Amino acid sequence: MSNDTAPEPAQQPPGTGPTAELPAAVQRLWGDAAPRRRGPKPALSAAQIVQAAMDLADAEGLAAVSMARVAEAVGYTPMALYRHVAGKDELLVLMSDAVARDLPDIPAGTDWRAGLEAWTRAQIDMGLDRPWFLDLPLSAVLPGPNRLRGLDQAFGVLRPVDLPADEKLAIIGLLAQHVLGEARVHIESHRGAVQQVRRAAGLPEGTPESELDPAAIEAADPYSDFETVLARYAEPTRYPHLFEAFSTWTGPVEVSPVADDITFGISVVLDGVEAYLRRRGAIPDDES
Amino acid sequence: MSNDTAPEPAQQPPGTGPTAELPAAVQRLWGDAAPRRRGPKPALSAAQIVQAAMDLADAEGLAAVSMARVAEAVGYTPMALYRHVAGKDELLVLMSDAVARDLPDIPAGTDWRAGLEAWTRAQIDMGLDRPWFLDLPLSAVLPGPNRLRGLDQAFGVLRPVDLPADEKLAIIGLLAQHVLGEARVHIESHRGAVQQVRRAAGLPEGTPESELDPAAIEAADPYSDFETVLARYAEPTRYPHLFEAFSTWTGPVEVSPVADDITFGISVVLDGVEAYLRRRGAIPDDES
DNA sequence: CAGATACTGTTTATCTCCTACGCGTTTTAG
DNA sequence: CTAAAACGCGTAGGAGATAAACAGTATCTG
Repeated sequence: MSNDTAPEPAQQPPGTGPTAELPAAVQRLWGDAAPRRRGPKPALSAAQIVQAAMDLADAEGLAAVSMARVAEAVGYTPMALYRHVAGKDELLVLMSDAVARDLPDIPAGTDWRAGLEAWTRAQIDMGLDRPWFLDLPLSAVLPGPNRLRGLDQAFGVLRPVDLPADEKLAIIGLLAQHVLGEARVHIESHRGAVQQVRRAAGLPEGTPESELDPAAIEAADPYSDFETVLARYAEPTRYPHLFEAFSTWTGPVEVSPVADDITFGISVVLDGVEAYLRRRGAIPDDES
Repeated sequence: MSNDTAPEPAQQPPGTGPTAELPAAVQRLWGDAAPRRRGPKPALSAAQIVQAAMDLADAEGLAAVSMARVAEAVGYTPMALYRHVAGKDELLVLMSDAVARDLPDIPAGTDWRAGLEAWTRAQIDMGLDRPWFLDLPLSAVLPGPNRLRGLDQAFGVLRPVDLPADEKLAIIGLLAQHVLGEARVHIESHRGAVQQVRRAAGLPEGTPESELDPAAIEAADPYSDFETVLARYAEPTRYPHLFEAFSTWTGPVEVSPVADDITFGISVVLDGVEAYLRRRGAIPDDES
């Protein structure tokens, strides 16, 4: 790796050994860049671009985030963005880390289980606040400064638990994964409900959610398609257990031990974690 | 396939009864179509198109599935596909259901826990066999005949468990969600490893995995980027717990209670489910 | 201080997608 | 036999990402 023809932002500080190993996006994430020397002062900045992209995504969804529209939003030509961001993929990576900027703190000294629950909820809320985050490919989620804060919090919560780091990491990884999936499913179901209301109201596909009746969305039956399919197409002989189970089904029960999917999921997973911790002797046996 | 050639879009005149409620893609999924009447015999069929699309995705990933390339694969022009499939979105829906075609059966009479574990593994393997499935948007996963089979299996496993259908559904939903996320994470990590090996071997970005050394991929450290970031960028004051936890970290432990992420995840979640079932009195207390 | 140089945003152009629309052809119901 | 319906295709438009070459500007070097 010598300084040959590299018209690219391959900003290698002198004598760069290990820097090259990391994906460029991660370096950008940590603001690792050569100090500027010559040339006009940049009028545009990566931060500005990321902000505009996030505003766009908040307002119109991830699909609305195109280089052209982001450029328009910041008032430059599309190609100007490429001076500050390697490409669209990198922009998505930056957005993905920025989402985790405003994670709420978890009070020190919180009990491990309450702490993990708070952490879990915070992560889910993050996703529900910014649904477009859930549409990002997993490859866009890299260890940036903000995401690492989330990880640090989790380790903070598990501090009193007596377990080696790799086991804690496995637990946190499981929770992180769970949280992402739960939020994805929840949002998808929400989108389905919105669609349903739109169809019922005879409104066109693109109608923004803001013009719909929130109560109607809330009331939409998430199992409607499922039930219709079961009734209209599915043959009992091919799906015997399904029919047996639903022979008495009357829609989701109002007063159910399963409060809502998110709460249910968290409690089940944390029960599993608790069982693991007990088995490993990582927490006192008498804990409630 | 008791159904004869089922080609056309459901030609529902405006005042249609219940059929109109369902998304068109679901109807296509179940082969609900008007019987053919006049016109040339179709040379092409939806099944053919879906098969070609799946072969393409298997070989080159979801990104390679474009209408043009699928058309090329079946030997027709791009626009010919639109006679059999409403658009690309619908094609993805059809693919998503087709993936679940070859689910292995779960022997009747299997213990609930062993059964759920088998079910869970089968679902994960499905994803790992066809990673492109994990790249599909959730909106492409609709209740088709094959997917419903998976659901039926799950209810079959839970048959001996004494619980109302809605609670069973919550459990299955949780597992389904977990399974999807686990497979996604696993594949993403695999892709990262492949990338790492490619970079190490100095091969270009597009090099297919088949040309790489499987052993090297297996040996790649999934935490490499993470460790590098921690060492190079992260300040201990900002991530105190992380640094504390990893002060003694020496990479993932070989012999760990955490066998591998997938096994660990399944066992923790099933422990949680077991706790729930116990609490609800749905299984005998003495069960191991 | 005068290039030389590196860096900025822009212009232009290419390549790839998805798909609306309309044509000619083939089949079969009436 | 005839006309409606269904099939596959050609054209073309719009949107998207981004490579390449360009012109202006700030800074460094001699």
